[in-house]
Amino acid sequence: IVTWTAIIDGYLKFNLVDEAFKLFHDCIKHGVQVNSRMFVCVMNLCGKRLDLELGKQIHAYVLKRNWRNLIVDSAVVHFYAKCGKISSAFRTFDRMADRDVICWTTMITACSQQGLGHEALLMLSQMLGDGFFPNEYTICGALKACGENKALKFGTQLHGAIVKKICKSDAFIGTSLVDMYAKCGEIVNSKKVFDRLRIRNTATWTSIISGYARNGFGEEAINFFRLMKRKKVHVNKLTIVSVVMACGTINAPLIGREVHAHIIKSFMHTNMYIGSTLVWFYCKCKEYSHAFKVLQLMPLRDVVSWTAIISGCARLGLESEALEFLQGMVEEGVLPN
RNA sequence: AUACGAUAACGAUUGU
Repeated sequence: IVTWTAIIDGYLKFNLVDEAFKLFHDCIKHGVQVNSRMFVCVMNLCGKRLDLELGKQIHAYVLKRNWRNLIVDSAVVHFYAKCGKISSAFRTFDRMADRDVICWTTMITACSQQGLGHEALLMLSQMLGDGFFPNEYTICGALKACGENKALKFGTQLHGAIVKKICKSDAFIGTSLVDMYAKCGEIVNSKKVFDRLRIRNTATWTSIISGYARNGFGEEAINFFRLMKRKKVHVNKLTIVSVVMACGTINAPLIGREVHAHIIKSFMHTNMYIGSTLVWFYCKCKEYSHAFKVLQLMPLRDVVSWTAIISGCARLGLESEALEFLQGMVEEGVLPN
């Protein structure tokens, strides 16, 4: 069982989910007696596959055989949260006999990821009231909640606590702070934090870029993108989306086209988020034919991609095209919202 | 001294 758990967990850590799933089947087929550690792995597996049914079955089995413990329950909470079943996550959490900082953090993070920032911050104060000490994972989740809720006051208090070393300050904490200030509209403070960080990674740079873009400072966003490349920081698809948005907000078709070339060179053009953003960008810059071409070449289109072209056409006065796209969207099986 | 739980950044629409 040790060997099976080790190999399954190893596959999961590398996101080889199907292989891990197959190994779990093999493990059962070999008649190996599973234990609670294996269940934790399998709950993770279900979470990664978003396989609610299998997860529920495993959960029922765990309950029936009384294989529960703090870690198993934590994994179950995390699983439900990952599948978007926040009330099931809460139910499991509420029934836990023991709690620790990790399961509290799991709930706090789950809430902030589902856009329940207020609940996340309530959970944090409950956790503190129960005498648990937050760590950097907890603070990260709380900062995200502050950003979502524009809770600048509390976010600033957390920042103060971080300066006073309430937890270790890693790239996650730094990025969360940069992002929190930016989402609260405090781009100056966001940049101040960014400048003082010792560790910055792709997410940190993307946060400051999207922060500038969101707050209407497209030029600055683009400058940071250039600096990022000069410093040879890895650029990923999230970075690209933010930069293209920056180009759109200030109507910079030439720079956007450069970025588009970069996208194609680095094989990122098949990504749906990037495609949709490019469609929006070209419409914004009144380059309808480019927008259309990007949309046509996208391997997958969802309601957001179609809305980008439809609203773009509407804005450009291309009413009949807008209606044709609506029809094309429905014919492709995408439902309008 | 061998296996298990939690963390950050991205897209459309909401009239100037």
